[in-house]
Amino acid sequence: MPQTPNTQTTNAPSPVPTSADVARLAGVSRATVSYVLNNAEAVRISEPTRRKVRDAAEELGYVPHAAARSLRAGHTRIVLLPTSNVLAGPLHGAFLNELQWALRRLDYTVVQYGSLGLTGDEAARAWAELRPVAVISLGDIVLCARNVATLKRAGARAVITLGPGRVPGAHALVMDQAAVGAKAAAHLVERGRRRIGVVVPQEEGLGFFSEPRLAGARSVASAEVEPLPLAHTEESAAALAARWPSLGLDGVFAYNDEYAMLLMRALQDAGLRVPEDVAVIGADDLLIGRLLRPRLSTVQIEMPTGDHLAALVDRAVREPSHFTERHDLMTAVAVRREST
Amino acid sequence: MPQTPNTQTTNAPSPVPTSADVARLAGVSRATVSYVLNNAEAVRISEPTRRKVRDAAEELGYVPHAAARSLRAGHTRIVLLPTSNVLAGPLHGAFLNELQWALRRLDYTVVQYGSLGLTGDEAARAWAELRPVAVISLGDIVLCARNVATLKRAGARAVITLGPGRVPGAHALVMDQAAVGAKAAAHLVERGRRRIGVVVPQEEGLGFFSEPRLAGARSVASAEVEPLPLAHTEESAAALAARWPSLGLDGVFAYNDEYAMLLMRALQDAGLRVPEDVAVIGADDLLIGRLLRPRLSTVQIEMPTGDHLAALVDRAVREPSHFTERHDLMTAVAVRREST
DNA sequence: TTGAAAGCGATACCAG
DNA sequence: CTGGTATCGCTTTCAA
Repeated sequence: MPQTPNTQTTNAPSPVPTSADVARLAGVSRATVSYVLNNAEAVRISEPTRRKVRDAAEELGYVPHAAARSLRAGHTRIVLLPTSNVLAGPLHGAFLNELQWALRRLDYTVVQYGSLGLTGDEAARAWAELRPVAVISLGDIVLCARNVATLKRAGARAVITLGPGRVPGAHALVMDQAAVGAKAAAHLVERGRRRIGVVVPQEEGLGFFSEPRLAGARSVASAEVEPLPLAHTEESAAALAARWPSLGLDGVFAYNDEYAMLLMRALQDAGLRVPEDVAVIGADDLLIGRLLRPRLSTVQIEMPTGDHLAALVDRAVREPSHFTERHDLMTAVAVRREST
Repeated sequence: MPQTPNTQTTNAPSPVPTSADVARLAGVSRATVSYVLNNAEAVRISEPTRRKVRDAAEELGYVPHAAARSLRAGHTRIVLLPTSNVLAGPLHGAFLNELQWALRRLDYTVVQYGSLGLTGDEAARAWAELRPVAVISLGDIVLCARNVATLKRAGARAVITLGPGRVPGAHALVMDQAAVGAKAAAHLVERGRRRIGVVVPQEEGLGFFSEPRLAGARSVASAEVEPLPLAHTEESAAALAARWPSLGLDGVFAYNDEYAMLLMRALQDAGLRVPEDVAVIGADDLLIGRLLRPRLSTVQIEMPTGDHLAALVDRAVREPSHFTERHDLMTAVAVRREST
């Protein structure tokens, strides 16, 4: 940055206090400061000295430099959580909060890194620069084996994917979205439907969930499945409803409860009766489903608790080898209400 | 971590390739590697050398170490975005995505840092450790002047708060939630209501939005305002609906459209007519509001675009002094549908 | 009990 | 055009 001719050998006189500043003010060495502030047990520091150091740090408003610390340490405690803020994903905010809490209790630094629109390669590089100790890929980005290798080479002791888990080298926490689609389709079949539409959201970042759900529905024999692209807008839903009669469908799995609500309303406005003319089922068991009339049938997904997942991550970090490759963490069950 | 007796002076032989490894493989010096990989314009490197370096980096899967780089540089390009993943906040996922995109285009590294449950002091310290160049506090954490000072001392060139903007030292982007409440209450008054309930969500992390909204409603003369605590559950809504008659209210501002949907359903189930017996208005103009029957009146909030906000952040970083203290970024307008 | 010093990885000066 | 080297802030071994 050739903005100001820098007369000094170093950068602009950094006003940010370092441990050296604390040491100077306290009249001790930097080593002592480090010992005191990190409560080092290996070394015994006299109480007066501790006080002096603490007071000095307080007075200067000293905050340690995470980058310098982890550079020296050779590793970080960063758990990278790449997430797009897509609405209507099956990862509820509450779950993410829980997970963050649990990880923080285990002394990890949780960093959410927005990666929407990056390719797997770009994302993996960007993540690797931060040298995270673990990466929990929630599925916005599709990783390949090479990406996992990049991350591992950069020091990641655990690369965890939530999904069918086909990525070689990654720890897989199986959250089989296909099962969701399968349960939904099976439920519709059970209710006497055969020609089943499956909503595929057009919004970016949902493909990782919607594709397996569609595939799962397809896997149900005795069901004839028709993919239905749908954007999260009234217009899109109305258009779909308008051509509904020509589709000849008697049931629909609407990806999740939000899209189900949207579609169900459009169908009703188009004069179709739910569930008589068409049965509708959502997924994720959102609160809104129970507020609709007819009440929305849904596929309920049992998520692991944040604590549980955090513990798993911690174990993977400590003992990468002892981590069994696959963990089943999700069960899906269809809940019948009034729309099917 | 006294797990393994370390026989080496350094840590475990780091398998992660450094620029020195690249240099060795390419048969050049580390300086040259740095020049090539950063496309340094100040020096001219021969094409064959560039190729050798690039190939070596590729072969080793070299990824630069962000911590080392920023330590050397004396500053980072990190924009910290502390967010809780609260559902139903007025900051839609789409907005956050937009903002991240825009900031990334400006070459910032956007880091979302979950801070739910931390106090202002704890959060400020934790954030400061990362030495972010800017912090955009979305309101989950209430910062005081001292916290802002901590961040600035740690190198933050811009601390931006979205809200009424009373934090001294911080750049304020005024997103006056009070105006939302005021518009809602005014709308209800206009529709002939006088005794108005205002829903206050009991969920953690929403107080920053709900309190100003309540205060805004209170600011409307000729309206008698009653706060109504409500959790985001059917039970809570049913309980509130059950004691509704005893409250003697003829209108309600339900915090946002989600809570409005919840409450409206409960009121209807309790036999009340909307809007005849009670007028209901939400906020945020979510899609669900238009899918309800009666269609939900709402307060529409005009958000700044992500690009706009990103540009503002960039300017604040480059010229902290030229940044005018307050920017009005939000306008709110009541939209009448059928529920009022 | 405390201090001096090495070194983590990357960059940018200054010599050659 | 390229190589040696000092430096960023912090931790930790070794000596005093």
